[in-house]
Amino acid sequence: MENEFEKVFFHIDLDAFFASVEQREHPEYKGKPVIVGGLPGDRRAVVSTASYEARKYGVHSAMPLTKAVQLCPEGIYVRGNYSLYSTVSNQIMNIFKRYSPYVTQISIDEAFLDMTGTEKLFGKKEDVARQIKQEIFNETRLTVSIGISSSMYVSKIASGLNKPDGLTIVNNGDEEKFMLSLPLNKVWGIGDKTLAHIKSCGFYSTKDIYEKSESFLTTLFGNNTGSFLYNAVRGNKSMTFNNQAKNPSIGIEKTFEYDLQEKYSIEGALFELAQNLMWRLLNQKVRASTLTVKIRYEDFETVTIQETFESAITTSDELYETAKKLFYKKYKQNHGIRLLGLTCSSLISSDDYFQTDLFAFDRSKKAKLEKTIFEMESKNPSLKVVKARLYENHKTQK
DNA sequence: TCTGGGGTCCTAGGACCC
DNA sequence: TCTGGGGTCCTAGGACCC
Repeated sequence: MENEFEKVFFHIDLDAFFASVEQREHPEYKGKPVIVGGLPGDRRAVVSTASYEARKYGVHSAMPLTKAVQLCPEGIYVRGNYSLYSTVSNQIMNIFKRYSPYVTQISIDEAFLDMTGTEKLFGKKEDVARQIKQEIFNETRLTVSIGISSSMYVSKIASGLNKPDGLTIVNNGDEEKFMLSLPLNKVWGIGDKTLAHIKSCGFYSTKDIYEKSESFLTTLFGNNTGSFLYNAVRGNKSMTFNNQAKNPSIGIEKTFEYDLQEKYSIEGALFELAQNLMWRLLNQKVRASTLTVKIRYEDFETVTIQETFESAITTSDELYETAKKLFYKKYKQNHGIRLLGLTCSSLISSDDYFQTDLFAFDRSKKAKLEKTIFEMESKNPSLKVVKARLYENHKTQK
């Protein structure tokens, strides 16, 4: 007899999402190796998603594109259409909402559905899972993989085991057995570094970890990682996924095809990043009082510098000037720059901001003007020319 | 093979306060 | 002379995930 309070979580993951959307949009790509992330010749691109056909060549996510081209010269390479992926993602998230009021999206291509107590309404777990798959396929021509268990953490791992178009159910009570059957590299949350550390301590399987006490593990790996490992190998039901960040951030970064060497091009890049980032802040109706500047040098050494201000940054000029100031505090001259990034945090909604900051009135007008300009620009891209010319003037004044 | 871009969270050390 | 203990906030760096 089934416990009325048994928790049921579905984790649903789209299969090779970006590549599958490309195959759907271009029927001639069907059955062929499709690689999303860049075109052959892009010097510093990496693979974002490889279709299952491409994976047979050994191509996978995060692989440098140059390597992918070597492994799979006959592949179909595309840079990707991210606004389309985002639209399709929303469409699928809306299908999920027909089945549960508790949908937790954790990235563009995956979500948890809390299906606790829905059996009377929709039927057995397995049947409803198949129905969701069918509905998604009918409406989007895409396939998903589903993992089901009473633990979010276990469901998340289960959905990845029988891809593509998979369905993996771990019955209530079998979570521990399931975790103990997995190799260490399938344990979500153990990356390369932690895996190497774990192995260097003589643990080669989830069972090796399972046999140790929590205090032993925390002594060896620190409080956090130790407790995590202890609970993970037990498929602990209290391990949840939460999509509300404590200090959310919005950032933008760019790796340059060729390292930047000159002040002129560095400042130009910072200017453009500031423009684009402010556009995103305005769009999301937030202001930020913390700014982080990230610099990655030609040798891949990466440094950041961050400052929190008493009042929020309101315009892209302010963002640019602030970014430049932080940048020069850290910058090592005569080192080529491979990447620059700007990240805003300590976000507050712009409504709150303009209500609480007594000095904001004047800047509020400026910010609103800027938002109007951004909106005009996005409707009419040729207006960007004006901004470019503004920047040319800006540079010659220096 | 020479390593994207978007995020989140953790840790360690220093500053500062009582 | 040779240096408390606890709490909190901030910063820089790093691990991890998709």
